[in-house]
Amino acid sequence: MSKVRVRFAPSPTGPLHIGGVRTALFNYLFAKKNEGDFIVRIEDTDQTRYVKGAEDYIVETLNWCNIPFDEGPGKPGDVGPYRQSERKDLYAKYADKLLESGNAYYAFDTAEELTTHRKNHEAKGKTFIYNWHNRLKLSNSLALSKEEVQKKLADKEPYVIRFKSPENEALKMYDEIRGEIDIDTNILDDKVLFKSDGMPTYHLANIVDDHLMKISHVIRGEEWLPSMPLHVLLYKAFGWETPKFAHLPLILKPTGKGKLSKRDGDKMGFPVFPLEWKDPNSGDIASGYREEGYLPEAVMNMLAFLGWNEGEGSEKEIYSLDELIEAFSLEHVSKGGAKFDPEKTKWFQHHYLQTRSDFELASQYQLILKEKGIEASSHYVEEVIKTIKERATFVNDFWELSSFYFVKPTTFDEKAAKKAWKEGTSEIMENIKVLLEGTEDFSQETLQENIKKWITDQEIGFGKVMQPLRLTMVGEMKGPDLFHIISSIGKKEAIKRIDFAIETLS
RNA sequence: GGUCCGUUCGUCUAGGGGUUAGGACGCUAGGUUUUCAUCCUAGUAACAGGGGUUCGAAUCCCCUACGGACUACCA
Repeated sequence: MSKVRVRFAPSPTGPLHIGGVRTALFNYLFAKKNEGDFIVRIEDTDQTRYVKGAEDYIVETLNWCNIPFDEGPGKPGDVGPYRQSERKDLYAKYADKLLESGNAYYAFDTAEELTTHRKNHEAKGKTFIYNWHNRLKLSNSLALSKEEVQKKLADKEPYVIRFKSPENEALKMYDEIRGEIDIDTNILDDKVLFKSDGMPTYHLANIVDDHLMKISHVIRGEEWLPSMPLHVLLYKAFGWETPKFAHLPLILKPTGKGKLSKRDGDKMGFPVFPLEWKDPNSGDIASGYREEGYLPEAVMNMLAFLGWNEGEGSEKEIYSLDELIEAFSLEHVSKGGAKFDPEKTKWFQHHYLQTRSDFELASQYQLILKEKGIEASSHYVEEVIKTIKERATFVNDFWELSSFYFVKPTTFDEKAAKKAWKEGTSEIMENIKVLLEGTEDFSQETLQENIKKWITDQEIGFGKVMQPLRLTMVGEMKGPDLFHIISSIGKKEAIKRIDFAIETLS
């Protein structure tokens, strides 16, 4: 069997969205599982839709995701270049071949004429299809005499080249995910292969490049399923071996109907893009997973499960990229569209954050602290991280979870204060203050021992002391072990906080 | 409208003729934590509907419904 070679072929018309990233992921996984090559090809045949920065964005995304490509822009291989705009000159030759073999023809219909036809049909409730049933009545080299065609070409009249879809053929195709797909070729239209601007359309360029680049498997989104017959027919017309096809299920919006679109994300409160994207024209900024603080492992793991599962009764859900490669197969890709669930993504993220070292997380937290004008030793920050890490989903949660390790509360939660701060609380806090002042060893253990002993000796309820004390130190009823907090901030700071609380709440 | 694809808990899914239809997220409850969160345990909840085939269908076939994609000189 020939070598497995797959490609990810995005169009640089904007940022890649999460569905595109999944397509890239599945291609990558399939390639690596089968010891094959993963190729990136930029499909920029439509110069009018080209968006500056989009190609860099694609490459940067793949880098961030940790799914490197073997060949592609900036990574030359034997079958480059990998940008269709740079392969421009090569396609005309193949269009000519089709013309010669009678599988394609010149068409001179103007865009206006076609629009008119479409409108007329629509008015009658019909759809205009350019194919066998009307091609002889339109302006093309099939309908016109040889002389007329020659004259038009000599006069440099603009033309396109259309594929001549075969008539009355029952086309049998096979999709690796969906199985047999049968189609009647009579319903096909004669798609444009070569545009009047001298560029090929997606269909031609795609087939030519996949063949020239020796692609063995075409793994792409389900939105391409309707053009699979055309593509298969094209391979046949060229007499080339047809690669295997696999059409991935769509990714749907979390709520409501339809496929996930670029607009949904910020509207619904979660990113749809891997990286933040600033629109070069409007200046609008769309949020990205990276900037929101997601780890690439979390995003990849989440994406892998959108339409795939190891199967065979496996209940495993946490997979590293290497494990994904090992377990991946096209047979276990599901057929139905998958609604995207932001909550589950957070769950993955929470998991992967825990796998990061305290040291690494502490150094990231330092950046946030610095912004707030707080200086703390790396040892201290690491200690804090250790106690709050498991409660956090993002590095950005750290401050909310641990600000009281660095600054004293400026306000007190009203509800909590009402509940915890009663008559006589001030006196109790005064006593605790004295106790702290007299404590030499300010370790968590000693603190706990001393305070508990004092409470027991005084024969007051624990809640009567511990609750206001927490309020004093934290400002709300939350946070890790109170003795750890007091021990960490130190005697001086603890006493200051007690004074402040008594002053404010009494 | 036409063509094609799809449909198991709210969501992601396992399961491919005989299962108490399994797991995960979410949600709810309990436990731990004298707080909150994490964590642990338990619970909640599904085969779109109708016909076949079969001793027996979630599983195979057909129809219906619903959903989606496509229907450009865009990819």
